[in-house]
Amino acid sequence: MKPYNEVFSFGYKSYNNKMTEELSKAYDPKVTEEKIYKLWQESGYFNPDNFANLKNLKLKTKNYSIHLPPPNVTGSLHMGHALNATIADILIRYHRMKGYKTVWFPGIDHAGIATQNVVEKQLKKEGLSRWDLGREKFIEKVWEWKEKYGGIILEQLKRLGASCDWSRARFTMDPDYANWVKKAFIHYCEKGLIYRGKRVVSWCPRCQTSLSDLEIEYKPEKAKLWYIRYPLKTQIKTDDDRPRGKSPRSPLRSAESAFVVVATTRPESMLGDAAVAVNPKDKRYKKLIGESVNLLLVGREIPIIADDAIDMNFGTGAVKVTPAHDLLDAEIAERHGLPFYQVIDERGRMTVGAGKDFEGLKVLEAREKVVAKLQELGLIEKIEDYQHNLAVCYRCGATLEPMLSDQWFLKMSELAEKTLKPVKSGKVKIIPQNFEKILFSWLENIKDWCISRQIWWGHQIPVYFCKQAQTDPSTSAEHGAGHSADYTRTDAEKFIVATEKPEQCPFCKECEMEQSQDVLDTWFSSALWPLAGLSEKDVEDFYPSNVLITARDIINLWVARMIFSGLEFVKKEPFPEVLIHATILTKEGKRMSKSLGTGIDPLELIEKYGADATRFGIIWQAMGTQDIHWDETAVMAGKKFANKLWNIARYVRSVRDDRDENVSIERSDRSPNIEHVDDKPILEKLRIIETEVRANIESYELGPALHKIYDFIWHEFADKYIEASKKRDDEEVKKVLLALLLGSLKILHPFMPFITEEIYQILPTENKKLLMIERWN
RNA sequence: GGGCGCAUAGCUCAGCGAUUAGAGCGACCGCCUUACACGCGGUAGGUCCCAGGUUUAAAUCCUGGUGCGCCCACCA
Repeated sequence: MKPYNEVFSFGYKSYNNKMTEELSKAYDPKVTEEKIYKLWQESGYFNPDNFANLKNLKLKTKNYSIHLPPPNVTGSLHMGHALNATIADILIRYHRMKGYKTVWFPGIDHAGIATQNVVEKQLKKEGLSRWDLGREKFIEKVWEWKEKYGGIILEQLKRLGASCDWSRARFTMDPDYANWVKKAFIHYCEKGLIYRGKRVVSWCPRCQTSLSDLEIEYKPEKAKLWYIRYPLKTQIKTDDDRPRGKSPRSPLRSAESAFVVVATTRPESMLGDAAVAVNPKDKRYKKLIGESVNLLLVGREIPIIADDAIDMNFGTGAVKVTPAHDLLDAEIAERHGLPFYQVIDERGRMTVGAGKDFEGLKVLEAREKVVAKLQELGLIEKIEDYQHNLAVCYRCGATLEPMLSDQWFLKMSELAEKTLKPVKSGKVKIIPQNFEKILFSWLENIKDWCISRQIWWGHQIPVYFCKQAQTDPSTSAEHGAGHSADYTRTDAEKFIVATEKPEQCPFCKECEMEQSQDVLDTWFSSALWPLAGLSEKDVEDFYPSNVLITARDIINLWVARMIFSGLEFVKKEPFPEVLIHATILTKEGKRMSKSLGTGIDPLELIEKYGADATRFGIIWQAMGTQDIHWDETAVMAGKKFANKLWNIARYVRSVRDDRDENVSIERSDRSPNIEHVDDKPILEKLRIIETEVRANIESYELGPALHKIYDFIWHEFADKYIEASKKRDDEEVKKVLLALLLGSLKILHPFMPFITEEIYQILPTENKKLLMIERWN
């Protein structure tokens, strides 16, 4: 930290000389922005601790803080970030100017799957896979990548003018942060909320890992619905007996003629069928419940069972049950004690369990072959076109396979209730309120959270296995013939949970214990963001933060989980308010997408129009929480406005080339000894605008606030007052012009920080600091 | 199948119970007026989606309809 005088001499003296310089007619953001950001950074005032020794600047006892939603380490700035950061920066700058001890905490998320994918892609160019390198080497590579390319986005945020306290930047893989993650895991274990189990989870065959329910995306797909005949065991017909020509019209008649017909979109999965299920109320099938059908392709006999989950009105009303490869079927199987036949492996290929004919085939190849075989056997009754939603990986877009595997789960019912309570009572306010429903509907139908991932980049689960007893089962997916799913296994006797690897194995007393190969879901660590890795002092001073600003697509993924994490570990909600901002869409109302080329790059806007203009354009359009159909002309308007302000300043300076000790920004809204009829109303108007803008900012109405400031500066101050002032030649008008300009700079600064700071530095006023820390009383 | 939101000038949006419905951008006409042509002055442009209703009064509140967008859901 620099002493008071030194800091200001930097800003003041250099600009002092400028008093005599000609200012260019047009405002040029390129000359200003880099210089001003440097000025701010060198002052050290993004960090409020540097105010401590500062004369003439007392801080309020109140603190104000915001946590930047940590962008992915792989990320680069897009419009969503720009909107989020601009909103946050306005709030931060406003509160800093109000004299609060203000901190905006920045940082980056290690983004497990996303980052691993990026590095794997890079390796692939060299013809390597992560398996070629091995875990340790691969993780080294990821760190290398991180040092080289990671976190570019934070540099990009600086170009926007973000006044984050960079000295407090964190990374979710920092050692301190990692300790928090371990502590959290162990905490939940001790509370009995974490368990390991063999369950059917959504599996990405490309990323080679499990995913949680929130990491699944759905995309519409034109598919086929195959109607497949399952021959009844008791009356298997020979080829000659099978119906020809006219097919039976109704499922009932099919059944009577020795088949049960089942509709499916995934014929290949029938190799893992354990039953055919019908609704117990379905009259068509009542007689058949308890009978068996033959799975000819695998030579297995499976029962016909009754279950309420079956919709009588869909398809034929009879459903094939594939416990190991379908979430609903797994539940049915559990209820009926059916075996789980794993026929697809982690890479999306058929296992030995699928039979010799199919082993090793990719899912889609197996599908073709199964259909062909069924056709040969005359077991396909019909094929219909069918539109449905395909589950895909939210990171890589690959088709997901529900898969039976060993995973770690966090029990959610208690935590969900814990989260709901403060939101329902208003202790945590979601703004706008209707987004509460997103939270409620998820939490009220909550499932346990699968927190283990089979990738390498992330927080390795702090669990140690006895090598003698067994190897980590999570790495050895079981193939082959059916086995019962074990929903009750605890494995408590074979592993321990600990922050460090124990010296001696408590079980066999001789083996080197082995840490679990799994890592934690990235969102498990993100959930700790408002407190993990903070110093004790910062937790004391800045927890809870004042508002969380975020987009609506991570309300459940992130916000909900932060709420219960905060309650678990600090017994306090992490923030009283959650501001859900708009989503920026294309002008046509479509989602901005890099791959489709429909995205707008904020850096290009900054390059073209300047950072202030970009911020202006974004906030100008952010009138409510309504989604924004992006309109670049708003940024152009911002550029024009910056230029207008610049020229107002040039004009005022040309009138006021002297320096006046009696005019300072803190007095700009007062009007002592005003005599001229033109002066009182405009000063009064400025005061009103300031009051309104303050109210707007405090209720997050930033768009309306900016419109008001714009209107005042351009149409009241410039168009009316300055024009009228040209006819005057008294001393008062000079004072008022300067006062109006200072007042304008002050209220505009949070929105357009660069140009306002630049102008402030070249104005003839005494006792000048940085506008950034001037008081907004 | 549930839930949420939106429909106002050519475009993107304000206005959300009351004087001639506004802004930015665009269009048109005039101006290089000694701060700004990234400017100044002026003009045109609107059955405020449709149909009912409440009210002294509706773009604004209510009901229904139409059209768009988004989110959630295990219908094979």
